[in-house]
Amino acid sequence: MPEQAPYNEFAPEKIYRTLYSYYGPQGWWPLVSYRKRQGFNERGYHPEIYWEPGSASSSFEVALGAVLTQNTSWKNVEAVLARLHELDLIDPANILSLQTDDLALLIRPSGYFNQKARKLHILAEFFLSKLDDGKRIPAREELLALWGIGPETADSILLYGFHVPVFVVDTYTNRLVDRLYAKDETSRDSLRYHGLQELFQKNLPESEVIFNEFHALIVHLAKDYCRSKPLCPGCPLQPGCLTGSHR
DNA sequence: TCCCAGGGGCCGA
DNA sequence: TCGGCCCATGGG
Repeated sequence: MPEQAPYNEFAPEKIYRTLYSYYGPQGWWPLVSYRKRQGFNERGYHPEIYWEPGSASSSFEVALGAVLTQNTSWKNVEAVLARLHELDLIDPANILSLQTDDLALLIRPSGYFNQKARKLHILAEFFLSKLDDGKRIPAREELLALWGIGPETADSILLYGFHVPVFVVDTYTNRLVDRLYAKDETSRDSLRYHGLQELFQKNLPESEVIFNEFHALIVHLAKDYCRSKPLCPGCPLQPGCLTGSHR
């Protein structure tokens, strides 16, 4: 693993504390915490009814959400999840009872619906046959072996669905690290998914709660400030970020 | 009209 | 290994 100079002062705990005090808890999953903050959301999605901590259906629901949100805004995914709940489809066997074309129509608002319908079928088959309907925690390699599950989706399922302390790396994590520590954004290829994941995991307490919140906080920051075109004024990571200091 | 969203698979070089 | 392309709806 390359030891790049710009990362010598990598201080994820400081970033985490700053973002947490700025935004507060994100409560992505389990959904019950989301409900406690906001109750019913505008789309009528009421997670309390469906979320039972540690239940097979909640792990499967997280997995469904993780696939549906691939390159897709969460609002679209929420609407689809609500629809699946109404039809009692947060259930591997029930998903498998549908034809791929029919499932695709149901999840259409989440985009990439043909691909995702196929992915959900593969996922449902996996939960049912290999995980004893979600009662066993999968190995990371098992998830990665499934068509449609890449590193980010696999880690999201493990962290948010099965409470395994793994740090989820995404585009925003890469962008943030680049802008905080690299001299310019052309050096971003220095670390790939696993390198960046190790970097965070080695420099943070092995805590499911921190990994859960941190990933969500980075996404929040990326929406508000650390966009592809950065909006540095007001960013909680200013001063100190290399990007804002020379713009 | 263009850009982006809580990515991943595939293929050619 | 990598870069480019494809998948596709919905909102700003």
